Amino acid sequence: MRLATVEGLERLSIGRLAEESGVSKSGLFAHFRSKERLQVATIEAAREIFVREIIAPALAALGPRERVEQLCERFLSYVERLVFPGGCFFAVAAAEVGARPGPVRERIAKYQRQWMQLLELNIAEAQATGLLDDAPASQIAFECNALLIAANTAFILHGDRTALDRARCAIRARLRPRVENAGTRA
Amino acid sequence: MRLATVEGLERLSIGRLAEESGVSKSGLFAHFRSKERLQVATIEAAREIFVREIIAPALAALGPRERVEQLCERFLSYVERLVFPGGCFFAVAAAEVGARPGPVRERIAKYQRQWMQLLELNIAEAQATGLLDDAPASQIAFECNALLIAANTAFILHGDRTALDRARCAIRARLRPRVENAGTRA
DNA sequence: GTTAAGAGCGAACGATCGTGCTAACTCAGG
DNA sequence: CCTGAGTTAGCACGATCGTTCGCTCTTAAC
Repeated sequence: MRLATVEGLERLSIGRLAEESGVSKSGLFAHFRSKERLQVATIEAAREIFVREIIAPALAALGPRERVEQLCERFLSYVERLVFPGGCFFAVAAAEVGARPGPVRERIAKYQRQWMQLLELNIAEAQATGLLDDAPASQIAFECNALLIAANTAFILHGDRTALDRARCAIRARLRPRVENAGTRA
Repeated sequence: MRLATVEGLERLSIGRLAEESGVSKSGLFAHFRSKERLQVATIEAAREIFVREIIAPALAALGPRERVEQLCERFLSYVERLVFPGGCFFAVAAAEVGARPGPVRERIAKYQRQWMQLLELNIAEAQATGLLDDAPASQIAFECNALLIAANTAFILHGDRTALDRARCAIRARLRPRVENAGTRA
C-alpha cells in the first residue's frame, strides 16, 4: 500500500514488492496469482485501514451531524499524519485508474461510491433533525468530499498544511444552517 | 498528451508513443533526449492547450467576476468535452507525481500554483468592487478549485455528468455575496 | 562538387516486467 | 513411515522498458 500511494498502483511491481518485503518474487507471486489480483488485494487492505482509521471511529459518534464532522476531520487527520506516504490511497488510485476500465477501476469506483453514500446518508439524517440547510444531501456530500480531496492534493503536492485548515473552515461553513438556501439546490 | 491522461505520465512510454504516431522509436527518442524531457515537453504542450481552451478566453471577459465565472465554466466544459480523454491533464498528473520529487513534479506544481493564483487574483479584484463576500480570496479560490477537480474526478471515474452541475451549482452559490460572513474566514 | 549537420531508421544493449515450471521444504492425516 | 497438500525458492521465458550505436538519407553552405 505504501508503495502504491507513492508510485501508483500500476508501478507497484511484484519484483520490487518482493525485494522490499524479503520474499522471493515467485514466492510472492504464488500468493496472488496475477498482478491484477495483487492490485485488488492491495485495494482491499487499504480499504480496511480506511475503515479503521476514519469510518469506524466516526460512526461511533452520537448524532448524525457529529458523524459528518468526524468523517471529515478524521479524513484530514489521516492525510496529515501520512497514514499512507503518498496521501489518501483512494484519491491517488482514482486518478490513476479512472480512465482505464477493468476490475481494478471497478473496485476503486465502488469504494468511492460507498464513501459518498456514507457522507450523504449522515447528512440526510442531520437534515431530518433540522441541523443542516435543505440542499440535497448528495450536493452537500459532493462539496464536502471535494474540499477533502483538494486538501489532500495540495498537502501532498505542495506540502501545504494550510490547505487542511482551508478545508476545515469551508466544511464548517457548509455545515452551518443557512438563512437562505436560494441557489444551493441541484 | 492523450496517452498520458489515460495511462499516466510514467506509462507514457517512448515505444508506444512512437508506434502510435508512426515514427520509429529511436527517431522519436532523438527529439527528446530522455524520457524525463519527453514528460516535461508533454506537460508544456498540455499547458498550452489549457491556456488556449480556458485561461485566454476567460480573461477576455470584461469584469473580474465574469472572469472567475468563465474560468470555472470553461474548465468544466473542457472536462465534459474530453479535451483530454482521461479528464484534466493536470489533475491526473498532480495525483501521479505528487509524492515523487523531481523536475516533473516541479513543473506540475508550478502550473497548479499559477492556476490558483489566477483564480485568487480575479477573485480579489471582484471583491474590491464589492461583488463577492470578504472571505480571503485564497480561501474562495481553494474552494472553487476543489469543486472543479472533484467534478472532473467524478465525471471520469463514474461517467457522472451530474457532478459537473453540482460543481456549477456550488460555485454559483459560493460566488454569491453572503449576508453574513461569520466562519468563512481562514 | 564536396562537405558538414541534422533527421530518421533498424538493431541491439541491459534491465525489469509479469508469468510459468520445477524442485525442495513443512506438516497434518492415515 | 508414507502421502498429499501447501508454501517458498530458483530459473527461464517472452515482452517491454529507456537508451545507445551506426547507418542512410536530405539539405544547405562553401
